[in-house]
Amino acid sequence: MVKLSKEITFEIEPIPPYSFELTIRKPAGWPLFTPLEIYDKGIIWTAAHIHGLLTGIKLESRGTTEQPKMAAALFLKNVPKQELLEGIMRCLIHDLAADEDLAEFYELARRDCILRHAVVDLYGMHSTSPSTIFPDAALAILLQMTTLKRSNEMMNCLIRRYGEVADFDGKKIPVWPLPKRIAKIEAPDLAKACNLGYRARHMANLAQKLTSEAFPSMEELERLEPEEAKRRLLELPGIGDYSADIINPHGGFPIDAWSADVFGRLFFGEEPKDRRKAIEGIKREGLRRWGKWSWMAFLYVVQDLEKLSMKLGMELRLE
DNA sequence: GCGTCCAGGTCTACC
DNA sequence: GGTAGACCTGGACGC
Repeated sequence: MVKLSKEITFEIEPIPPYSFELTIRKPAGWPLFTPLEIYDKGIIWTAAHIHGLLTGIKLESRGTTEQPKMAAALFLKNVPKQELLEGIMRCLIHDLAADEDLAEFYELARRDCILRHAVVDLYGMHSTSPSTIFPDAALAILLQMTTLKRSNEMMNCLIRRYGEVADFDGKKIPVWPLPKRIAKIEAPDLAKACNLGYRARHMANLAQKLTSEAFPSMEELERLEPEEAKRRLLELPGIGDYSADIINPHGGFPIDAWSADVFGRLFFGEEPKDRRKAIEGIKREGLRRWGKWSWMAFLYVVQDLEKLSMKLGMELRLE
């Protein structure tokens, strides 16, 4: 447990449209920074490592989708130097996608027969992202070759057992462990502790690679060309095409066996007979159709399956 | 009960 | 360069 008693408050004014509720709490239940964060009556308490410091984060909307404004409070162990503090604030604003302009995507979406419905249903929803590579990479590994139920069990175990707990503002939030913590654990011990199976080897190797070598940070990956960022991500153990598309800060079109059903129906009118074999073709069609906005399109579709099913007259589901 | 199959991919050996 | 097979584990399914 790490007591974070130093509080710094500031205000964030996102680029409109920005829906606080849809962005912070995705309809499909995707968390902001950790699956164990707390959301209650329009306020979220979450935590993450930002610029190497465990940071408690409290956010509350003070505006509307058209005139968005957020009250933000950071909780830290000690008050950092001004330069570092400003870096943490900038990073949080970027992670919350408050600096993201949706205008170009919405222009494309309104001319697209699938997306035009989703952008109405989810007006003002943005794509948030973590500041570090490990949480998304670890999640991607835990999603491989198993059920969603077991993925969640493995993820919660990893966080509760090896992650720190941020204690601030009367809340206790467990966060993703740092790779340097996981790198010290032998793969068989990791497998036994959290029932990771063969994924433990990937997890241990991933943590070691991220700590022992000068691997680019998320910020540095974002400065690279999208293809180059993906090429670097594919160097990570246990990270293949699908996982790299989840992690890539430039976005990708991460089609797995389940989303192949959804996008197969949307693009070609039917679910593929062989999901794995169909992935490549579905991915190609998504990238052709939506280009650099493929990730945003993917996000809007998977977050809007229920309403899209009704509007398009087809059953779309992810499980 | 018990055996078999397969799941929100990736890696490796083999051709 | 392409591809089959292995990989932990546990729930679903058929018998």
